[in-house]
Amino acid sequence: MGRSRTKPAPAPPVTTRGRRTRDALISAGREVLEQRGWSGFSPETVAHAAGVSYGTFYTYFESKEDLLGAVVRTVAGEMFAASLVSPDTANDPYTRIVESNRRYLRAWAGASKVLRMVEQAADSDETMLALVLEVRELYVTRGADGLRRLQEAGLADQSLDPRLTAIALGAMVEQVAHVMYSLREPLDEGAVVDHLSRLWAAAIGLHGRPGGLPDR
Amino acid sequence: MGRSRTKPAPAPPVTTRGRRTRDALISAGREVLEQRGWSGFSPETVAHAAGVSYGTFYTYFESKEDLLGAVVRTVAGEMFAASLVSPDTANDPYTRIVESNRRYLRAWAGASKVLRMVEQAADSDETMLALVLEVRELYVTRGADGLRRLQEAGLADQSLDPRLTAIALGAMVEQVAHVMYSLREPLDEGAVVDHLSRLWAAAIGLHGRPGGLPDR
Amino acid sequence: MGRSRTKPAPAPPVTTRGRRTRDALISAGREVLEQRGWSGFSPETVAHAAGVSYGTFYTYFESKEDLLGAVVRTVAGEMFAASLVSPDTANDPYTRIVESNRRYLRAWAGASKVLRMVEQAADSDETMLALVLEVRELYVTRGADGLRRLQEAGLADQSLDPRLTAIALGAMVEQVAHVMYSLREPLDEGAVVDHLSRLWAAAIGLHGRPGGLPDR
Amino acid sequence: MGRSRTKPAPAPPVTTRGRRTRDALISAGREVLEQRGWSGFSPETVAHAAGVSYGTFYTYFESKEDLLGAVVRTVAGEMFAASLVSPDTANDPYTRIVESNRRYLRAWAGASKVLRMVEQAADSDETMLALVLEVRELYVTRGADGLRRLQEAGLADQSLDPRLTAIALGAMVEQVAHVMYSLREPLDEGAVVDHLSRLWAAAIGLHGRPGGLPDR
DNA sequence: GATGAATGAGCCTTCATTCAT
DNA sequence: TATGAATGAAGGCTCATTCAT
Repeated sequence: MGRSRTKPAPAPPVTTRGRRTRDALISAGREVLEQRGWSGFSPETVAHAAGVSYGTFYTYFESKEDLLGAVVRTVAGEMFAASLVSPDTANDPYTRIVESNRRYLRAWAGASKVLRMVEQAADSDETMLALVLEVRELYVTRGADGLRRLQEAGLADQSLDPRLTAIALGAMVEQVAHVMYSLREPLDEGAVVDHLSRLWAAAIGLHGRPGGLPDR
Repeated sequence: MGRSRTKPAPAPPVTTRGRRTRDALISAGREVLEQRGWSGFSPETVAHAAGVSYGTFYTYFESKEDLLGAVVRTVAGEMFAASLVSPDTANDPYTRIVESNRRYLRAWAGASKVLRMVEQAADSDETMLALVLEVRELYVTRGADGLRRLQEAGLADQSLDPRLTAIALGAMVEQVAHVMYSLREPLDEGAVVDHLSRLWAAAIGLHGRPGGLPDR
Repeated sequence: MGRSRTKPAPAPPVTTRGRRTRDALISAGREVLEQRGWSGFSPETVAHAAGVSYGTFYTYFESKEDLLGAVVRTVAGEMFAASLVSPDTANDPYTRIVESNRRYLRAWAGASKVLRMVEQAADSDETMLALVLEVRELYVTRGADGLRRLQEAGLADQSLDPRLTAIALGAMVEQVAHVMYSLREPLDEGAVVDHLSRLWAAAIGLHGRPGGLPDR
Repeated sequence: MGRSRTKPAPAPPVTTRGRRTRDALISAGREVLEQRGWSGFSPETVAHAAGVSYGTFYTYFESKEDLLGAVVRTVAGEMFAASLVSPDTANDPYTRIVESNRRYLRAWAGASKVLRMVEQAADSDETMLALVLEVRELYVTRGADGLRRLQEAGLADQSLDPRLTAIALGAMVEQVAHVMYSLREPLDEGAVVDHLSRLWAAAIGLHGRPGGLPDR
């Protein structure tokens, strides 16, 4: 008769033991990814690093891409949470931008390797591309929403397209983080946060109070 | 990491025909890299695209990394050359920014794909990484110089560090190009150039004429 | 960018050496199939039996199924040729039936194992099923044509559907061959040919001359 | 070949619940075998189809071959039973042939799939093969006996060897069933039964009443 | 120099079976 | 007994590189 069903995606673990093993694989996957890169990221390596046997990998993941997806979602979740400026930080928009950039940069330091891996995997796998875009969209949307609120409050240049602007300024921060942490351009973190924030604020025409940007 | 095994490195071609074949391979390699990504970049594919037979590849290149090096060097050379084109396009700073961003975006579209590959190459060869950084440095320096001139002319925010600012704004354009061309975020090129330019100008506090930025 | 083309089917060999290797693989494949069955039929085994290295297999065949296809076509071709009763054998229809059955049975002795393998492979691969049907169709068509000619000459029962009849009587011979040669039911080949032929002739109501079937 | 390793063969279940589970596995195994073929016949699939958990399989069966054996024995048992049904349907020989072929075809449709699997089982267990041959023998004997009676009654060609003829005509029906149900040659069941019966009757020279075969 | 066949380590994945709970 | 996680040998296939012609 001919096989035609698609391979059943591994069911989520039911027992505690199972959940623990799955978590161990995800976290081992992340470590392997950060330490050996995408080319060293094999089911075998990851299973070994997680202290389980070879085939156990496939008890929980359909393929190495599947695990990558899980790792990315974890990392992205952490990063998104970490970079979220808690609402009560300050009411001052500029301070919020500074805080946001500082956190983003820090979060990136941990996550950048993983996220760039996905882009590498993306060139041979449309699913990965979707994953990259999905994570990015999170940030873009948040950035665009923030800008829109400022515009509505009359605090930012209203002629800017929120989405496009969020993409561009987000790109700036992301790529600076990459240059600094992955390509190891020796930059002072404080100075970078300061500049990114001022450029960002000026770019959107932020004028939080009479007199505009903070004095230098 | 770098190469260290002893293997007769292919001698540079002596005959015209040889040089032509080698060039064909490089240019085919670049096309393949841009169109199919690193994962589609195999000696076979490249040889086929260059219209030569399978084994000929190794007459000219030691390995696929070797060819990548040659491609990167070519692309870098082109970008160096392009950057020398004195664009006496206009005296108006804003127009120059627009023009510069437009060119940069275009140039980067093709080059960024290739340059990003370097980071993927199995054992990222330090030499090639250095080459990439060198290309980046070129643009950073140019950007920093431009900003410095504007500052000296009193046309831009003098409290900004030229280099840091150039890095950040360059990163913005580079990453937007990547997002648009490699990750295929569907953006209108005209709108992108417009926004990048306005953000850039506002970020550095450009006020070229009485009244500042162009009216919208 | 994403891989989307289908794997290029291996090109047919250009050199003599290539053709020889390919033939060696096909013939080794056949031997392996006959001696170790479908479960022992692995690229590795076949390559080894052909005296070539592991990867060479994939220079000529896309997959093990691909080789199976080639083997089957070879075997089927041989068998079809072998079982073809040359036109000048006899003019007498009954003699032709006897001759045809004798040849079919003999040919089957060599080919049956291979052909049953395909049916085994067919249960997990639609392509194989098509192959089985393709080979079978050859025989069915030939049988049906033969019967139709007899009917038109008024020598056979005209109320029989040629195709259905050919399927049924072909099935009889094929399965008897299988029972005899593969399940090793101890039967006398001469007696079998004799009976198959008489049953066949009587079944279609053959009356070649006044008096009908040969006297016993 | 047969089993020879030492492993605690699962003891037959003692409790009612155990027996029920075992039966469920056998019947699920048969379904899976018929619907998905030998390649779809895995302990996991069968356990799932039986509604029990994964590992329970090995509580009752030593291996998948072990289950196959149980299934074959069940099917064989059914066929034995079916063959005992004295079909005093009609006294007319031709009608009996028709009826017999109809039943045979139906019975074989389900059974042949299972019985053919035996030939595929990794190391075709001699025991099971014997079982298959035994089932076949049953039908051959019955067919031969029937023919002998007709011959003695002067209703069939007396020069035919009963056993050989039964083998050949049984092979015809069996193989047609296989072609139709497993290889899915699209044939009309009614037409098939009709043709098989007429061919069978004509083959043995059946002349049940003055005038011979039924008019068409 | 050019050609295309040959090589084989390495990788991903499957699945029958065992084991701890 | 039942469960579902764990195991790891085995197998198919890829692809960068080498080699004979």
